[in-house]
Amino acid sequence: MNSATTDCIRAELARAARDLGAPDAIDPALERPRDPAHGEWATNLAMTLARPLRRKPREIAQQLVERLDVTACGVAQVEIAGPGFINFRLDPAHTARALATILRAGDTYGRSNAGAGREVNVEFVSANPTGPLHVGHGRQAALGDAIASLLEATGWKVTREFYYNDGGAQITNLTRSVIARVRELAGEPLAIPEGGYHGEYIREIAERFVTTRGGDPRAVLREGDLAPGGALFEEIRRFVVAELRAEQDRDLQAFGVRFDTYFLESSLYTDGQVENTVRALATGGRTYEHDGALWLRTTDFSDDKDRVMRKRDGTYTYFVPDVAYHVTKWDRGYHRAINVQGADHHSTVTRVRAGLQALDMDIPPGYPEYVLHQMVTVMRSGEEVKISKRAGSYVTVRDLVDWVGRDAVRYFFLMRRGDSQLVFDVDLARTQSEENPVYYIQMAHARLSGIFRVGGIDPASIDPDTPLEALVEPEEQELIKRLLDFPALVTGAAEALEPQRIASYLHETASLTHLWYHKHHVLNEPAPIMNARLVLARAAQIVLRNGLALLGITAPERM
RNA sequence: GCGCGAGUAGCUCAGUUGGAUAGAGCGUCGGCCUCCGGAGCCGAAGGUCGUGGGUUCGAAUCCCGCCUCGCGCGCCA
Repeated sequence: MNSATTDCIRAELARAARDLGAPDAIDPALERPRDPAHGEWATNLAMTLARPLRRKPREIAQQLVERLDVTACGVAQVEIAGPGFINFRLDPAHTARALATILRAGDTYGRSNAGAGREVNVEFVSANPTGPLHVGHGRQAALGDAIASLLEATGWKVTREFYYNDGGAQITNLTRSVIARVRELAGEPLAIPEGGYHGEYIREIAERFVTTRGGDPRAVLREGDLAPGGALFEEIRRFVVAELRAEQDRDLQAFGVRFDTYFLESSLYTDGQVENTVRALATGGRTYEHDGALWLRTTDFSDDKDRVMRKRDGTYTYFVPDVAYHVTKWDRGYHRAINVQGADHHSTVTRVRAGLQALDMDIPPGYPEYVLHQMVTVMRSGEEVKISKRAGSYVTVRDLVDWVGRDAVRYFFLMRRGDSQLVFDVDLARTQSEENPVYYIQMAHARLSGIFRVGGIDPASIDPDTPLEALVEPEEQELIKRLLDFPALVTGAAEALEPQRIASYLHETASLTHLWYHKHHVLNEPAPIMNARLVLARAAQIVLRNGLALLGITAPERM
C-alpha cells in the first residue's frame, strides 16, 4: 500500500470525525473494496460511529464527507455507498507516481522494521537422524524457511535452528538395525530387531561401514562387543548418526535450506541441562513420586493429566529434554521462539509450555509459539504414492525434488495454509504450462525480463522519476495498485506466520501481469508511453522477484 | 470418550483478522496467434460457505450445539 496516501486519508477522517463529536480514540480503518467499482479505498468509519453518536450511518457519512478535504492526499472523488461506506477514488496519475518508490527500494521493496532488530529463533525440520527426510519434513522445511524469511523482511534478527534428537532408544534401534544388515552381509539370515528400521538406506550404511573396516563383514563382526554400550556398538552408532546427518544435510542443500545452528539433544545431558531442569522443577515443588516414577504437575498449567518425567527405569521421558532445550533457547536470548512441527506433535505444545511455566522463570505462557502443519498426501498418476525405493515406507524430500525440482516443491508446500491437509500432485508440479502455478508466476517474471532483453535495455538503468501520466489503461491501474499492496501484504503474512498469503498474492499479481502484457505493448510505442511502461514492467519484475525470494523460489529471466 | 485441526464450485483450494453481488486454478464448453515468449489471453456454465441456533447495522469469518473427516490421547519420540 502507498502508506503516504492512506495515512493522509486516515488523518483527515479522524479530524472530521472529531468535528462531529466522535470519541478521541478513533482509528479509522481503510481497506481495499472487493469490487474495484467501489474505488481504491473504503472506510466503514460511519458505521462504527453509528452507535456512539446514536445516528444513522449514512447520515454520519454525509456529514463526514462534507468536512473532508482529501484532494491533497491524491483523492479525486469521494462517495457514500451501501449502508454507509465512504469510498475514495484516487487520481490515476497520483497512483502511478507511487511506482517510483518501488524502483528506488529495489530489492528492499516490501521490507519493513516491525521487528526492530529483536531476536527470534525459528526451529524447523528437527528430524531424528534415523533416516532420510520425508515429505512432512519437506513441508516443514519450506514453511520454516519461508516464515524465517518473512520475519527477516519485517526487521527481525532470525536464527534458523535444527534440533537433533541424537540420543535415546531410537538411535539404539537404528544401530541394531545396521548391525543386523552387517550380519546379513556376512551370510547370516536377515533379522531386523523389533522397532528397527527396514529401509534400503540401512543396508547401504552397513555396506559403507564394512568398507571402511576392510570390506570383510565376517571380520568386522569379530572386531568387538556388539551389545549396546560395547565398543564396536558405539563406534557403529557414531558412524550411523554421522552418515544420516550428512545425508539429511545433502537433502536440505538440494532443497536450498540453510540452518544457522544445529542443536544436539545429547549436549543437554553432557552439559547437565537436563539434570538442572529436573532439580529446578523438584525444588519448586512441582513434582511428586508415584509408582516409582517422578511426575510433573502439568495439570497446574492446563494439561488434562500430569506427566511422567523420570520413568521407573531412571531414564527421562522425551519432554524433559524438550523443556531443558527450550530453557536454553530462552537463556540464549531468544525471547521469541517459533517451532514448526507436524500436527501429530501437537500434544507436546501443552507439555513443553507447562514445563516452562512450572520453572517460574517469567517465561510468557505462550512461549514458544507453534506453527503446526497437517499431513501431506503425495499423488502421482492419479493414485497415492506411499513407497520410496530408498526409504521403504515413505516418500522422501529428495524424491520430490528429483521428480519436480526445488522451486515447484517449495511452491506446492507453501501455496496452502499449514493447517489444512495437503495433496501434493506430482504430475501437476511437473507440467511446464499455465496449469502449474509456479511456472505461471515464474513465466510472468521471465516475460518482463524479456522486454528488457529484446529492447536491449538495462533494467537497473530505468529512471524512477520518469513521467508516468501515460499509465491510464485499466489493466495498468489494476497492476499498479496490486504492486503497491505488497509491503502491507508482507507485514500481514509475517504477523500471521502465513506464507501462503504471499503465494496467493504472487499468483494474482502474475495474472495481472500476463493480462497487461498481453493487451498492451511496451517496446516501439511513442516515447512517453514506452518509458512509462518500462517503469511499470520494472516495478512488477521487482515485486515478483522479491515475493518469490521470500518463498525461497528463483525468479528466472528466461525459461 | 477427550483434545487439536479441517469441512467453501465436479476436483484442489484462496478468502488480507466482521464488510458491499463469494474468489482463483484445474476440469467442461466456446472464442483469440502479421505485434516485447500462445509456456499466454478472453468469455460461459458451475455455490443453501457441513448443519441448527446465537451475537449486530452486517457473519464463510466471532460464540454454542450437532454431523463428517484427519491427527493425537504411552513410564514411545
